[in-house]
Amino acid sequence: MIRAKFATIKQHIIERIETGVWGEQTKLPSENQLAEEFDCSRMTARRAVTELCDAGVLERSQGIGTFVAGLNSQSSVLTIRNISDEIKSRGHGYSVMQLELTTKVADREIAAALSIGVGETVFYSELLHYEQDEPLQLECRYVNPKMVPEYLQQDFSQRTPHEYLSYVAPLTQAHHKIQAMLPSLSQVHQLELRTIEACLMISRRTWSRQGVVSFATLIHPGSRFHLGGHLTF
Amino acid sequence: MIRAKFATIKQHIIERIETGVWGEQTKLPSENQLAEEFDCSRMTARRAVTELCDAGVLERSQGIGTFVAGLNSQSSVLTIRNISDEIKSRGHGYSVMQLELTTKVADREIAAALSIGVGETVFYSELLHYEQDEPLQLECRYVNPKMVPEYLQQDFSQRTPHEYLSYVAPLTQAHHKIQAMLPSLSQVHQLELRTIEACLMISRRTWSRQGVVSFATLIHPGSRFHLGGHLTF
DNA sequence: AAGTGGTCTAGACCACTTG
DNA sequence: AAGTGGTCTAGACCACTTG
Repeated sequence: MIRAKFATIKQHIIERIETGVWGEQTKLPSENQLAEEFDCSRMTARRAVTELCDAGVLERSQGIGTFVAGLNSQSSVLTIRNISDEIKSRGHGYSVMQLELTTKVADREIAAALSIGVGETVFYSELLHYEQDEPLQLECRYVNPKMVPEYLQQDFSQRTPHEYLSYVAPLTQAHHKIQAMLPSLSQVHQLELRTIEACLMISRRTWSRQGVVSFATLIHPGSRFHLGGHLTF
Repeated sequence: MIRAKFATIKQHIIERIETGVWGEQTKLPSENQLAEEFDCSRMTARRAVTELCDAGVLERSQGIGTFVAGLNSQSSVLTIRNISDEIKSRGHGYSVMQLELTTKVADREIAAALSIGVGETVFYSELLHYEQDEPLQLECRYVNPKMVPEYLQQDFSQRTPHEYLSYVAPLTQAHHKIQAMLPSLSQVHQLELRTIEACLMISRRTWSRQGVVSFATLIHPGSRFHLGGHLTF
């Protein structure tokens, strides 16, 4: 699959920001200059810039220019925290049980989530994270093997998938979906729920510079878990 | 100020969805047909469609077509949005029913949430917000009467409590707690749930410069509502 | 083969900001 | 006046889905 031109340009811009070539508030070249540099039409350069503006990476002002956005823009509510760090920071015991670590064939849904083709092979891990010997999170994760070829060789009792993935493929973007759901019977069993209870599910797609790295579903018993956030205006 | 063409086309599409001309999953005219109908280039029609896809109003599939998205709602975690604006921005019908509007005596929990004394009088409103004639949010709100003495005189069919409070006591801070819970029997009835289902509950304390303004509990059926968020690093 | 959306071009004119 | 982003055109070729 050939990467679209506008995606390549986005990637180059992100790279320059990540490596510090362009710091916060740096003024970007104009759209005409970007078009010339990347040998494309202005409309294509503009699309790359527009999407990075939508993502909060850049900011535009008519008649003035385009700038690298500040880093402390929004992310206060849902920072991606490592589950083991979070549990440990509460002064509680953390442990993990590996339920599965294998390959799977991507169905339509998984293929769409990982931006790959239906029928391609993906890596899959299923882990149960414990706080003080009670299950807190059931993590079902699909990983793009092109991005992370060594995934199946990892020892997730030493570091969580999130920790490992952050190391080998630094995050550039993440998309969350937060829902309430009733667990299936097998999930009730895995999470050791005494009675049926509502669960909080977070679905998360994460990107590194090269594309979608992973798609994870995190299920938490409603009685043991909540999300908190503080906003200031 | 003259409205841009693509914005006009967006407005027309939303109108047709709001008036029910195009129901859920209705297939839209192709981009070429839209361009002809609105007498513009395909790129301009496409821009209108793209932005409505980004907003979750439409869904596209290459080779197949563009469709009106389902009711399953998306809401942003990162910003406090007005529920009525959010529903309207999806091109859906909004309405509200007032269940209660009265004074209450603060018990221990409410007093703590509003930073007032136990036994003091507070204002209380209970509203049900509808999206397309289905309940989407049950809003139970306690208000500090010192901050907002006119609260009980408001007509919440005209503007939501959030809208009114933002107007009279501009927000400076907000704290959220997001949980999954099972609804009580009366909540099942109020939310018109056919079967028991998990609900997403957001508890929110809001501050203006003078102190705590309000404490609200927002309950949403899990099948009709989720939160979404996008982070960039 | 025909129709759909996905990407891209090489222009154009406009609104806005600054020198 | 010159440079910036904002909107728009009238095409083109592509990838994907369906008959």
